[in-house]
Amino acid sequence: MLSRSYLIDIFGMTMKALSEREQEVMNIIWDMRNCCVEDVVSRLPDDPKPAYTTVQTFMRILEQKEFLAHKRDGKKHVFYPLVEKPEYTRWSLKHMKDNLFGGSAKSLLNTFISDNELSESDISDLMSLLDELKK
Amino acid sequence: MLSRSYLIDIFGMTMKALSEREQEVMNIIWDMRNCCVEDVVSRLPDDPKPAYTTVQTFMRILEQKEFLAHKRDGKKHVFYPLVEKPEYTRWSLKHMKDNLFGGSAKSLLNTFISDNELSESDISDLMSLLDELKK
DNA sequence: ATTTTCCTACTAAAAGATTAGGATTTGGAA
DNA sequence: TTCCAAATCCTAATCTTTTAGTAGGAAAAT
Repeated sequence: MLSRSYLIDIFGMTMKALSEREQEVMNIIWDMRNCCVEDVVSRLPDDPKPAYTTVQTFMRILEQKEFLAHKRDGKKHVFYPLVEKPEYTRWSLKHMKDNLFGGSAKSLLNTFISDNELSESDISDLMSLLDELKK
Repeated sequence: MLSRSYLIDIFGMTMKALSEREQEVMNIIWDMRNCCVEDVVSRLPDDPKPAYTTVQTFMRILEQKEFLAHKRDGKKHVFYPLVEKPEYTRWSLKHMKDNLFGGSAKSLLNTFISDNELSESDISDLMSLLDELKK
C-alpha cells in the first residue's frame, strides 16, 4: 500500500513532492504526452542509463500516486499524465514559497530577480506582465 | 561516510538539496543563528514532536554536510550555520528553474506571478527593481 | 558522596527511494 | 496453433531518510 504521509494541500490539490527520479520521468512524459516505458528509457541520459525494469518501476509508482494512467496498445502499455505539468509546477512553487520564503511572494521574487538571470527581453516581458496586473 | 551522489553545482556552490526535515531544522537555525538541540526541538511543531535524539541526529548530519558547525558552551553544543539561507534559497530556485522550467526564468516568473496575489506596492517595488537591472 | 538530571555519542532499525534480476504473460509471426 | 521475442509482473537488494533507544559523562541536587 502507498503511504499517505506528508501529503501537502495546496490550491485544493493534495499531493506530495516528487523525488528527483520521479520528476525526471514525469518531465519526459509531460513532454511526450503518450509514451511507453521504452520511450522514457531512450530519453533518459546515460548517467548511467537505468535498466528498463527500473524505469518501469517508477512508472508503476507514478501510476499508484495517480500522476499517470495507461492504456494498452498491442503488447505495450501507453502511459499518459493525469496530473498536468502546470498543476505540479504551481504546487511546487507555492511549496517553496511557504517553506523557504515564509510565504512571501515578494521575497521569493526579489531573490530570483536579483540573481540577474534575466535577459533584456525577459525584463521587458516581465514589466509588461506587471503592467497588466496593475490595471 | 557521507554519500557524494547527486551533488549539484550551481553558482559555484556544490550542494545537494536538503530533505524536508533537514530544511525544517535549518529554517529554525537560520532564524535563531545560535542554538542548541533543545532550542530546535522546542520550535518544531507537535506533528508529533520528534524526540530530542532525533533532532540531534539531524544536526549531526547537517554538520557532516557542512551546513552547520558548533562550539561548546558549558555542557551544551551551540550550533550555527555555515551555509547562509540566501545561498541556499538562490541555489534552490536555480535548481527548480532548471528542473521544472527547462531553465527558463521567464516561464517560472509567469507561472509564479499569475498565481500570486501581489499588492499594488509589491508590484511597484518589483518594477523599480527591474528598472535598476535595466540600467 | 551518591543519586539524579541533562547533555552528547553511538547504534540501529523502520520507512521511503532507487535499482534491477528472473518469472510470467502475450501479441503476433510462421 | 504453436512458438518466440518483447513486454509486463513480481520480488528483492541496496541506499537514503527519518526515527529513536541506550550508554556514558559531567554538573547539580540531596
